[in-house]
Amino acid sequence: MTLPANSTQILIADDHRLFNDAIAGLLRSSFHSVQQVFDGNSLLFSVQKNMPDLLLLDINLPKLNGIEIASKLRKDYPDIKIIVVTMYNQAHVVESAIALNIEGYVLKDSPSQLLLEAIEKVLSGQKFFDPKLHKKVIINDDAFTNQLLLTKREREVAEKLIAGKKAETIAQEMGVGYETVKSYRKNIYLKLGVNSLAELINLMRDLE
Amino acid sequence: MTLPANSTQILIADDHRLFNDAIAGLLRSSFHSVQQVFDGNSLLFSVQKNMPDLLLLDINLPKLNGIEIASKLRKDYPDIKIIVVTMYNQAHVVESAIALNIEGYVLKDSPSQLLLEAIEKVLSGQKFFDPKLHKKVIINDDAFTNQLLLTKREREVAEKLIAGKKAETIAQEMGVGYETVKSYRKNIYLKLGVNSLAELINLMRDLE
DNA sequence: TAATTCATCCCCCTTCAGGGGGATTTACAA
DNA sequence: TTGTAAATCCCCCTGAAGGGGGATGAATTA
Repeated sequence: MTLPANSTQILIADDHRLFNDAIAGLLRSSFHSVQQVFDGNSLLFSVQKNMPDLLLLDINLPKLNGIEIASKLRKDYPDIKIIVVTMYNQAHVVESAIALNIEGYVLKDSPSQLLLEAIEKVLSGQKFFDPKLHKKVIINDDAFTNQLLLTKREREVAEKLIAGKKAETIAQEMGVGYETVKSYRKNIYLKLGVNSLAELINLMRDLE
Repeated sequence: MTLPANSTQILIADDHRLFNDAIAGLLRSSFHSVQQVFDGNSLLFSVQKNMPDLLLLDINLPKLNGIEIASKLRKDYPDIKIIVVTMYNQAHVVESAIALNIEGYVLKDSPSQLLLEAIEKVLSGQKFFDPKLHKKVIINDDAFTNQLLLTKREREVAEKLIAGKKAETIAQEMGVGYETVKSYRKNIYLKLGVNSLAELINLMRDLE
């Protein structure tokens, strides 16, 4: 893991002091400027003053809702990259965040490794969504499967896999090679964070 | 296959003359009394007159619906065992038949071997349901999984398989050997007529 | 008592899944 | 123009799934 330029300024907004501090400590080893705020007001103030490159934003901020803040920031400071860091894997929150075109979404119960990975990706211009939060959100939403997760071909393969077809059959049906299908499968599993057909099926079928 | 006492009287009710004749021919080698009827009215008449032990009943009978007939017979002649023989694997039909506590259900596209097996079982007091018609009906209905399909242990294994656990894990969880779990899996697949984990999961998850 | 069912276990075999590395071409975007 | 992403393909490997044969003891039922 190679983290980008440590001239990067990061702002952490989370009312859980302990958590906030812990994350700050974690990031200070890689970034020399790590600011912390604990409520919505000081968040806005700090943004104006420091112009961070990246904001780690908790959804459950006192006074101002995290989503509202994000919405405001999106308009006023479109260059600030935002990663939503929250406890809850609530569909509507994720959807709001996605609607705001937020760069990343990480769940608090994920390993810190994942946050670092998210930061790395987002700073390099990519997006990052916690593999645990596909449910009810990402997969069958075309816009997202397109940009964030599965490509067209991967989705085709995913559907056929779920139907119980074996790689060889899928290859024939799609007019591509067996190895191609295996590659797709590999990528699908990677992107969706599953590692067996059973998990894939259960994941997909949990989306209504 | 040893078919029970050939003093047994069998009545076949099916408006498809050809099919009816074929079945009759098939059964006449094992049963000396095989009657045939081709519509609901003559069915009722024949039942009164001959008092068959076993009725092979088509659902799509002209004039009177097979289910209605079965319902009527259940009340008036509870001793006549009924095997529904039909083309369609329609959930509501199967459910109606089961609600009437019908002894057996065989699909027309199954091998004749299966019909003989069904007759044998039903005449010996057991029930028989075509392995192809589990969908939407049988599996998580305890009464049926108990008597007709999976044993207690098999159901346990099935659940764990569906959760995506591998045989070895299941063995440890259940405190039995790996080979035991493989046997259960084999039997589950056999009984449910599936031949892959994907099919199993999709089958089970189609039951609401 | 004899027959059947259930739960348990065993061996064999083949195929495929799953995961680790790649590469190439095309096309589009920075 | 240079790079990135998508689509395609390749090789290797391990282990497990899937399916074919069994067997055995205990319990239940005919």
